[in-house]
Amino acid sequence: MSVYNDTMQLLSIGISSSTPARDKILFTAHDLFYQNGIRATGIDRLIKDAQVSKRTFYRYFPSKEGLIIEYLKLRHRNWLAWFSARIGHYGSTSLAISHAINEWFACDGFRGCAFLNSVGELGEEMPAVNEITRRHKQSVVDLIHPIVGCKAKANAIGVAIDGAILRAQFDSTSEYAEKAFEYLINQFAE
Amino acid sequence: MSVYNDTMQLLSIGISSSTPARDKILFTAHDLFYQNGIRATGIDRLIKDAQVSKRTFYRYFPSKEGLIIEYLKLRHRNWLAWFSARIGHYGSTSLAISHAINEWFACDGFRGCAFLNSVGELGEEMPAVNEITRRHKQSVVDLIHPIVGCKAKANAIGVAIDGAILRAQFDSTSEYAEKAFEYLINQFAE
DNA sequence: CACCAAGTAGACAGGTCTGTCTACTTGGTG
DNA sequence: CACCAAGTAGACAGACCTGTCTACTTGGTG
Repeated sequence: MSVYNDTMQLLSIGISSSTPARDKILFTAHDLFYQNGIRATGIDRLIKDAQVSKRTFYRYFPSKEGLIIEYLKLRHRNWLAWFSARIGHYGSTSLAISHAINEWFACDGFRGCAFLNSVGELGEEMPAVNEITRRHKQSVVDLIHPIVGCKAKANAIGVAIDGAILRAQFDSTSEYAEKAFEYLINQFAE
Repeated sequence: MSVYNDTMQLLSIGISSSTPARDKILFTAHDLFYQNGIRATGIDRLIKDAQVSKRTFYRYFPSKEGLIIEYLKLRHRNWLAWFSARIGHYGSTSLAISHAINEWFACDGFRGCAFLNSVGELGEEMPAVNEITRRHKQSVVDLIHPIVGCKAKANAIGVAIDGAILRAQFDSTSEYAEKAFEYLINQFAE
């Protein structure tokens, strides 16, 4: 079973009784944390969905905080691999970036950026979350840098992407976010 | 006592024993919700800081959820008045928008956008939060529309502002966010 | 003075949370 | 068969959460 799939589906689709316990926990945590929020997801709910006992959970993870870190690391690898693949699919141009994020916004279960959400929830009491988020966003900028050519431009587009993600998240439709981002991208493609 | 002040200080500076109980609660809630997060702020902590009894709290607010709504409404009036005043102060140009948000980022206690943070924390279980956020962001776009001249441009800059806010929030410094946003704004000021 | 609205303190119910622990089961291997 | 690692179920502690309630105080007004 691959860590992600092309349609950015939820990960736990594919969990079975033969899946190693640690993976069952981590994949289930990914879905619940992303979908319902980290604070809103209790350990009891998590182990019930993952079909493991509480004992097993604490065998593989030192605490909920430890699980959160592993969740974000998984999400990082997962999302970046998907995003990179989709940009390549659309031709690795400025417009390809726009197409890739639009495709993401339209995915079932889209609920914004896992990292930005976790910053809002935990940034104050878990500085590691901010640090991981910085590294994740730097990876995004590194990915689009060779496409847009210039570092300052890549930084600016990185910021614009985050704005568009948030907009798509609190709007009921992604239309507004898509148009605004396309307008922004076109400004740079002179 | 005005609802906001020019340096966007925390509101409860100014609370005294003569402040009406409802205001003490609301202003204290504003500070705690914004600074520590909504979920992380319990009623017990709130009433202790506001120096009111639990009975008094429930006399003025039907529930914590009711208080959250009032908090966001206060924040909306408060922040928009401040932002509008600062843009005017800087000359009501595209660059003035940039100066105003930079000033905000540098304020003591800056912890991102109250609305975007609440969307991440509560958007799923309190749809009213998303609705209030949409209205708030629309007001921002309405404010900058006459400055930048064109609706599509105002929408795009609105999205970029949100991206910059998030960036300034999870970075330890606002430098990156400021530069990226200035770069974006300059693209539009041909 | 008598009254009442609005405040105080804080116990309590009923629920949730994380994390620890005991006791049992099960499947694979020497 | 004996053993052990890894799993299960779930009780429990201790803390925290929201919201209700009783009992008391205090300041202003008819």
